[in-house]
Amino acid sequence: MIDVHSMLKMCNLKRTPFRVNLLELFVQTKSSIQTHTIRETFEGRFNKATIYRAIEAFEKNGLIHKVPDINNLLRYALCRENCVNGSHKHTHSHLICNSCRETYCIDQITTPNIPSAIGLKIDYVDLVLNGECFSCQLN
Amino acid sequence: MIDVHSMLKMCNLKRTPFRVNLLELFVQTKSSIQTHTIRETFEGRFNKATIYRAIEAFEKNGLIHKVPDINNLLRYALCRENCVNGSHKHTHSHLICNSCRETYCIDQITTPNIPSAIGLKIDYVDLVLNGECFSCQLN
DNA sequence: TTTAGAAAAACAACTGAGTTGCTTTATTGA
DNA sequence: TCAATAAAGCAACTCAGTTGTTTTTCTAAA
Repeated sequence: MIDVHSMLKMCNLKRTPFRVNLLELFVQTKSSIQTHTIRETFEGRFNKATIYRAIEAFEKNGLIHKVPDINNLLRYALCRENCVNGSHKHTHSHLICNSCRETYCIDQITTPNIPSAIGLKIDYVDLVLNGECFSCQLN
Repeated sequence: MIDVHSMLKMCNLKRTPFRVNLLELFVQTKSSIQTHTIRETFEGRFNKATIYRAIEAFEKNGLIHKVPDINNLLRYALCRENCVNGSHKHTHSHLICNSCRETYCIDQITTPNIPSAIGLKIDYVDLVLNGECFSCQLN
């Protein structure tokens, strides 16, 4: 696992205490994170404009990506090995659990390729599975 | 196809001009609708609190259901024959145009089958393409 | 057809997520 | 060490969506 300092350096982002902490939070979190949670974690110590701008910078540099959220709040997850670098396309899909309302990345299911013949300019594709997560199935 | 008057009556919702129009909009729209679009259609003629409360009433009565939206805006679709308990099975995908914010059905792309081997309980699948529509590409 | 009760519409004020412009501070590479 | 610049702080703002209250409209029963 690459360390957060190298990740920031690779993106030409400065190694500030806040950005190191924020990136570590993403690395440690297996599923996705709502902006709400990020603000709970850091607000008070850091300004919300700082928080949103850091998230924006991480996304722009391909460190994290947006994840759909049924409660229409911003939600992000770390880009891991299965995120294709460069083109910043995500080939995995997301499960929204209708019990716990969490969103999980499902690596086993890849999003379909959109044939360029259709002629649409596609920025990204989301395959959203609505169902029940493993943990909630057990309860 | 059941008419909107009967649909409202079945739910014990009053047949007001606005609610008839709103439900007709959902019936006529093949894919999902952003709240933004609903407001564009009706605001000026109807108050936004009225709009949001009607949407809420429709959802509560199982006429429509929320659809995830990567742009963290509320989005709904009509519950049709293949909707079980408010869930909606899509056999086609949607394009969300990030220029004009419209949603289009893309019939050429079918949603992939989710292998049951993965062991997830999936209610329905949404394939959401985020990009630019044909019309906006020309401008 | 009339009318009372209830549902829905209108209005206004509010909440809170996210944005923006600008100034100050901290990081980094030379 | 220091200049360039990225990032943090601050404050004011936008706008989607909510809420409380009053007024209007629908409907079902007399």
